[in-house]
Amino acid sequence: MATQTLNESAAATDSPPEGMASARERLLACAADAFSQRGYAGTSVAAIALEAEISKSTVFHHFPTKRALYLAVIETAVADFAQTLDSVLDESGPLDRQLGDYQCQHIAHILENEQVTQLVLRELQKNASKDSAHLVRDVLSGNFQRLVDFISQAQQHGLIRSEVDPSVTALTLISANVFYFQHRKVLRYLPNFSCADQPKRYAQSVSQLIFHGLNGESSQ
Amino acid sequence: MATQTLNESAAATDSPPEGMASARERLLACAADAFSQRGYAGTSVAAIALEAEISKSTVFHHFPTKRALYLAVIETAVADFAQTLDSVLDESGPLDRQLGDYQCQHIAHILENEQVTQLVLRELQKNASKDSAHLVRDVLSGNFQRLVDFISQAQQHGLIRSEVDPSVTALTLISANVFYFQHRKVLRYLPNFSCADQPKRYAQSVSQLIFHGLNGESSQ
DNA sequence: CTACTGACCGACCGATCGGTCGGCCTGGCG
DNA sequence: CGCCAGGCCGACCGATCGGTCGGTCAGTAG
Repeated sequence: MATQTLNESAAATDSPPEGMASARERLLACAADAFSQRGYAGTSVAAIALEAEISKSTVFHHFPTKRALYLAVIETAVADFAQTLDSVLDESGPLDRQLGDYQCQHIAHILENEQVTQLVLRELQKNASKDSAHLVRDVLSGNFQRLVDFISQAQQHGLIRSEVDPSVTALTLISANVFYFQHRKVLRYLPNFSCADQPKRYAQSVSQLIFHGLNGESSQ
Repeated sequence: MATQTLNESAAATDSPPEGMASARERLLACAADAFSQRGYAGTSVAAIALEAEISKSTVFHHFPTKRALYLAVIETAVADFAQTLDSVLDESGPLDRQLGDYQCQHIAHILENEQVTQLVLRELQKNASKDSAHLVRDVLSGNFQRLVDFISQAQQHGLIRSEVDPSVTALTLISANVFYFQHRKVLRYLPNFSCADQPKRYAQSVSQLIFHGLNGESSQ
């Protein structure tokens, strides 16, 4: 019988039953939660340990430093991030429909993985160290390139004006979703903004705006 | 003669000559710099005092707590922010030209006041407290509303398709610039993105994209 | 001169930080 | 059984945190 708060009631089963993952897994999950909410400097190892229901020492048993724990969290997060968001651009259909679907899937994915997204964005905003350079070059640029390629091909097929820059278009689409994610909690304070709590409607509006433009001559 | 590092060489002039503002002004400036670069939790009062060339005690002579200093910095920053960025939408001219000018001015203003911008964005991203609600409602919503009104009027004059949502359009424009600002240091790592170091060219591209859209039927 | 004010300072405080250390406990292996 | 490896722990460390305290000093009014 340990003298700790741990393993009291529902023990005696196998190591990771459910609801009670291994200490390391709980540690990583709680660290992701804490770092994404309060940032690196604003999160203490003791607080993470408390939330994960392990001792602070156990944290340093699994990871040599706080920084290493943070990097492990980032790595896990990014790995999850890279897996998803595929196969949307593969389906066929009208171009505007495809763009709208992509934008909706993107915002949905971001909102469903808000911890991960918050973490990645936070890391990207810091003075670009080797870590964030690696993050962009090796992970995010892949997703970005897929979108750019999709737009470029549509352009080569004559479906899109030749003047538009595919990379600018891709970045504008992504920007809209990221901005929405980052400020969704204060967007409702903006007057005359109707999509504050309707991400998919917002994503649809943005994609239609970018597809058709403001100019009234074409599809009007 | 004090025993400190202060007032050594170029003293004996009037209180705030130049290059050597009052202690309070230096404090606010250095705090803005530190907070914007390393965040609230990542910045110590001692570090700010060191940079401002005053003692840590003097910081608490001017402000009761670290939090009060932070809020004072935010307030100053926001006051500066609210003053600028006017008069761009007042000039007449072709609509696309006006939008392009606005977008260029906006990104230029953001980049010229990067400390302020960083601080405001950081404050907005935190769990919306009363402070950020006030920030949005009383300050930022004004600038936002001006842009929305401008687009709405152009729409009523038939210059813009009736389907587009002015608030979504405004937000998309702003998103693009904010995203560019936030990630400008890692944008160069994206393949095939040519505007990484050319903010005005990026702003022009975005405004043209949003004005003309992707659809090739109109101005092609 | 004295008396007072306010900007400013060094020294110090308790709390908390990231990290270390030595030991407890359990399961597997001989 | 004895033994050991390793997950896990409480106690502790020096450093640093935000903040306090008593005091120095220049300026100024009387």
